[in-house]
Amino acid sequence: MATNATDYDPAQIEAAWQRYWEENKTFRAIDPQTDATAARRDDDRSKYYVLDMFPYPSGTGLHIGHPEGYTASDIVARYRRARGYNVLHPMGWDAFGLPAEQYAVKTGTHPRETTARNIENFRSQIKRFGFSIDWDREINTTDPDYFRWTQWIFLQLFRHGLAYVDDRPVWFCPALGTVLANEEVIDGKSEVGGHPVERRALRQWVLRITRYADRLLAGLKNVDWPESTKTQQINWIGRSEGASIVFALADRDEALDVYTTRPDTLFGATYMVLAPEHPLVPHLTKPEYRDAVEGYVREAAGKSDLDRTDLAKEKSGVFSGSYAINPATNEKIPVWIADYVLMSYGSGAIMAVPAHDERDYEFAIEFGLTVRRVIHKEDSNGADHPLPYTGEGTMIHSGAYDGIASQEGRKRIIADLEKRGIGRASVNFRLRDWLFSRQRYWGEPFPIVWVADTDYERIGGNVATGLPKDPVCAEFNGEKRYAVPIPTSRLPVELPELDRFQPSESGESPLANSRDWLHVWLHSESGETRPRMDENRPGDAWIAGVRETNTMPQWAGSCWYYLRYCDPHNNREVIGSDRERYWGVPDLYIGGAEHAVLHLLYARFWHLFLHDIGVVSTEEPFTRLFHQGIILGEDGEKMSKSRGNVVNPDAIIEEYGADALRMYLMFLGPLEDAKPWNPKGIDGPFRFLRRTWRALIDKDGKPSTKIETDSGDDPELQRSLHETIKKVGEDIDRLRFNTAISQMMILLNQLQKTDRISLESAKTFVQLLAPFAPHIAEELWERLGGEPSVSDAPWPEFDKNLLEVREVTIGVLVNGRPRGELRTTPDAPESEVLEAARKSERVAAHLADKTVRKVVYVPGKILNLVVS
RNA sequence: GCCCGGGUGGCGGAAUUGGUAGACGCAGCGGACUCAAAAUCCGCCGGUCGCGAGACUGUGAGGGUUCGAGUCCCUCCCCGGGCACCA
Repeated sequence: MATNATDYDPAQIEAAWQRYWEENKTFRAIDPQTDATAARRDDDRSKYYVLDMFPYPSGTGLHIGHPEGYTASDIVARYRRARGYNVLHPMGWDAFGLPAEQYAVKTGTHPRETTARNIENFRSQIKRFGFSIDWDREINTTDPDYFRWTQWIFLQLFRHGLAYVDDRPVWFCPALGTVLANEEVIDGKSEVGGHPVERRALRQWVLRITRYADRLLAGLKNVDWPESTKTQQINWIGRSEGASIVFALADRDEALDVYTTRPDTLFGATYMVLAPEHPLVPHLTKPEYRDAVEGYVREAAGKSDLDRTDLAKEKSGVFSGSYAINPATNEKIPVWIADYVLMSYGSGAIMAVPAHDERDYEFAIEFGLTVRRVIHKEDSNGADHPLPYTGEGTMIHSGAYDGIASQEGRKRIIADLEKRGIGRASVNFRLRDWLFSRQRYWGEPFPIVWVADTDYERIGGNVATGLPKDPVCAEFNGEKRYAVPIPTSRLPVELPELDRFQPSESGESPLANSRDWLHVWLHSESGETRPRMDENRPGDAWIAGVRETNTMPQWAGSCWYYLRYCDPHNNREVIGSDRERYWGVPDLYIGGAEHAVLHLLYARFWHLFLHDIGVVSTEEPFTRLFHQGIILGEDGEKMSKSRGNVVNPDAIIEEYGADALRMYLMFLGPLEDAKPWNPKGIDGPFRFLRRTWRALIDKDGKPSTKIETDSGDDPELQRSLHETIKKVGEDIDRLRFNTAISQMMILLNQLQKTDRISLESAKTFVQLLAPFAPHIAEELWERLGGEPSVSDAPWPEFDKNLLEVREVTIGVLVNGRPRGELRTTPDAPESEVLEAARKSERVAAHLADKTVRKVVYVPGKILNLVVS
């Protein structure tokens, strides 16, 4: 409720209104069908769901970049509420993650404690901004009531054959005794301590996102996203069209399958290359080359993908001793092993066409292999284009295909190979399956128990309903084990309590150290588990199992959190279908561009899957996406502790108030741009708010005597007001807050100059300001006689008639140069304007002893006289 | 190397998509108020020339299209982001 401040006092006002909103639950989102109150059940407003990317609650507290996006979404939320929408604007915590775990390793503090403390801090910092968040829907990915459903979704993926296990190389640091993430490894050393690291193959869970590659690509056509983000995803998915071609080996039965985008260059394939991991490498290697090949393969296995793709490195490889037959030329061509070919793309083998591929060319030069030009193209001097030439051209040295354009040749060669049964058109994706496990403590445990094969066969009942068609199995110390799901009714599988959070010596997650938790008896029908360490087999139906020790990556919880806000306390389902149908997906999603690919792609994948199994009714989770740009330090550099250019939001609020900070964050420039923080700049918005106060409130704290109830404004002010109503509304829709604020500043400048303002106009102005600076707006609104909250008052409509311009200033130009202005009507006829222009001395001077050759008149804009 | 963005006053940025470039704000300068300072209010504020009216010039560089280009086309330079042996 209104304070008794006599001058603008943000500290007092903001605290009072934040208390009011909290006590009155002003920003509660109503769930129409399911609310306990009859009146709310019948709420027939349209919904509007505005979502921010939820933060990771770090120990360092809120960064100035966080509230930038949050303020933008809050303005939209408050605006939509005023426009009569039932708005859902929630907040939560993406709280699993490495920092809390690393802190635990160092200090022994449980990550749960650290996380709780950080969330507490983040929440209170965020609350100081006065965002219109429905705090009753707050979620936390580390809450068992939340991750229970993350595990549930994983089990659905598992059951549908979209989760499997594979040995994948990871970074392991023997000195630290731990697995490291890619970004923790710098130049082959651990970032912490600088110890050497090595590649180790560990059992990993992988999700078959590649099965959705086509749909993930197609779906991008239907979303309103920044073009650059769509492009990034398109490139990441990397669809390419080409051909699979079979090359017979020279003296043996086996054949090599290759993928190429340029079947038209088949006649130029003068050698072949296999990835070092290719399964045929051992078979193909002739005895006299064995040592060299094995050495090379071993070396390649020790390198990371990063090492192998390092462009600075020269091409390396070894000859296998074997030959293949080029199906076009019937020539014998050598088969090489080289790590510039990746096992994970296509078939892990290529036909090398050095004349028309830069990588093959470099390799051929390095090892003295044949280079044969098969595509003809002249360069700008009419000479043969230098090799390698990777563009299109005319086929040459290609037998019957000579003279055909390369694009056409591709089709013909594919068709001809297909007739011979040794080739077909094929599509490949750059996208890889998603490595979904981490050797960590602070993540969602996998609800999986590993059992022996004989036990797997005995499984029935409850447990069997969750099994995939093809069993998921892996080897543990040489024994084959099968993955069995914990029944969804027994979720969540919680993390064991630990004293030490160090990873296990084997490079497994710290969970492997928790022996009680790890070894279980599993009831083969009900899926119940009991500790196995100090208990004998409880009965025939019980089988011995070992829990999965990996945990899920941080992406897991953020893949579906936007659904949970719609139904945060549902303990029966991920999301109730009524709620799902009503709220659907966010109408606007705001967050940083750094998540352009991973989070946004993973979430789309899960959403599509949830659609396929009937959990959600839509195919895309984020129909409209917007990235806020980062805020740079005063020096124009990225903010960082080491540069000492970090801006602390708390300190700014202390000095200027949350409203001024919100205004300034939005006034800085276009939301999507990166923009430097100018510490003096906030004075502008702050002064604007104080001037607003003083324009409407007198020194005694009462409404200004300039404000009159019974008289209207002068027409000029009226027009400005309605222009502002129009512009602010449109700009909010377009997320152009900087120009909306400029317009309000222009209006205030006029307001200050007049000596009479109608109460109606004053209140309208306060309403326009409310989404941006809600605290001062509430205060002014109530003092002007409005009923709180201002956010419940319907958004003002502009009057089109008032906007109609009766008189305009047009520019008069001679030969395109401005030579004065003219007041006229927007629809004045050319003759009239021309006559008026000629009368102007200045124009006349420029027309003297010249002939007017042409007159260009754009009504309401310009009059241009072309003379000579 | 490839793919996206983007270069406008001292600074952050406007410019209804081809129609008077520099709105709004910061900083600066001048003035009013004040014993004084702060705060506040008023005015000026791209560059060059001019006492002035005004003239010339100006949106990264160069060329082009147009009556008219910050905006469209071509070439180049610089900055930011993403991808990076994907055959």
